[in-house]
Amino acid sequence: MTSIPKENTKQKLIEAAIKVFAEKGFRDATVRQICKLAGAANINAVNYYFGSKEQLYKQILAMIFAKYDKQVAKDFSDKIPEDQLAIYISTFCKILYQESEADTDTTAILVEEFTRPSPFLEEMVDTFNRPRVERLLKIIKGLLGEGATDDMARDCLVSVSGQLLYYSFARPVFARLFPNYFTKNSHEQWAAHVFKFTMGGIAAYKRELETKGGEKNGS
Amino acid sequence: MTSIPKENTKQKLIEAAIKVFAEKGFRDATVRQICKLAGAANINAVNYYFGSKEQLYKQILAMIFAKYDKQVAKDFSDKIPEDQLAIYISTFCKILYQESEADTDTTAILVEEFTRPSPFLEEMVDTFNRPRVERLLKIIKGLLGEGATDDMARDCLVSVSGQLLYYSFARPVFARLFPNYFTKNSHEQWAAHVFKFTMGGIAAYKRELETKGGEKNGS
DNA sequence: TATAAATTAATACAGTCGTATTAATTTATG
DNA sequence: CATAAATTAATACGACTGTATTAATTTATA
Repeated sequence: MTSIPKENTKQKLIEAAIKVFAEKGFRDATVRQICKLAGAANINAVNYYFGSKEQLYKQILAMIFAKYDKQVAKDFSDKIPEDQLAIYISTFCKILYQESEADTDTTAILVEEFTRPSPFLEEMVDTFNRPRVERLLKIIKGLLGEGATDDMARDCLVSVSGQLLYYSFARPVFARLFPNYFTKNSHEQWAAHVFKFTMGGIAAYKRELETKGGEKNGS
Repeated sequence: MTSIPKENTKQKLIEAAIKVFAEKGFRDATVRQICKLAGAANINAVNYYFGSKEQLYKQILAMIFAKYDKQVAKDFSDKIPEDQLAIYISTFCKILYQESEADTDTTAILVEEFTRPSPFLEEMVDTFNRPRVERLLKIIKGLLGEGATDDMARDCLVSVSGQLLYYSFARPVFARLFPNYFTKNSHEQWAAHVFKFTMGGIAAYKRELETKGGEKNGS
């Protein structure tokens, strides 16, 4: 009847592989599972279209990075630091927790890479994490104001990242502890909390810096 | 010469298994690796002493839970909430980040369970995580004071847990982003930061509660 | 010391894995 | 339509897995 798009099975294989890799991890995912989930495709399909299981995985990783980069690429350096932080957090939460199935799967793949990295970790960190970290670091330094040390800013950065990523990492535990935590769109609520909590944490440092500055003058 | 302790090989097998499970995860760890690392033990050693690879893993999980429970069992309900939080955080950081090799390995095994759980997850959460969560929740409620909602306390709890566990989860990424972050004993420094940051976050909520309360009276 | 039990060793087995190979079939192209 | 290319299908292969089996050896016990 209607002519099926040319790269149909290849696309189906990618989609199936994302699901299987997300559920089982790279090592436990089998090409047989992937091919089966992709439809009528044969066992040989992965090797035919991608050369090997590993090359398929690499390609998917690259796709995920590209997708995330695109979503976080927006420039907002004209805003004041406080707004920059709010945007950073809400964007991150939206990506991680808007609970579309595709996003959940790709996040799971990233989490797998974070906790039990493949040989691509170094490249991934340098091209994917580090730019984001540098940007967030700059924002936090701006919020801390004068007198803030690098260690201080880095500690606060870890606090922010930890809050943002915790649910992604501990999803199974979390799901049992707090069922239905993330219903639809409540990622905005979570982003609001992280922002408020973080601003409070940074404020604690600012208060300390001001006190210390006063003490230094006074003594 | 000297008689070797009776359960020597069994103990060696457990120690080796912890290392291998920590490095590879349950599924990718092989009994051959474990036996080899344990010394002269034969391939059959795991099945001889533990029945199966899975039973060995279960036994190790139980050991880890027992160890952690023992370390966090101290009662401090007589202290004021602020001190309780400080103790909770510092104890947790000490366990997770004092960087003894044994602790690093057992933590890695727990992280594996958190992110890609085995069938023991439910039991693990109920006996291991939930009591701790309940305790921390009570502390946070005490700190938030009157007017605090359950959602509020739960959000703050997630912020605390996220900060505490982030490094454990993303250790490989972290290690590349910030090499030598945790040198010896600096877990105390990290605990101090988490405490300060968290108190700041909670203070932000308290300020809001007070404002809201005022508004309510004023309107 | 003689005998039984515990442990270690060596090997085998069925299952699954990623991948390669070859043939059948569909699709594109002149 | 005829021919070439692309794709799908079916099967095979070597490597690795957890586990079982059987024999050799050490240790404990009477």
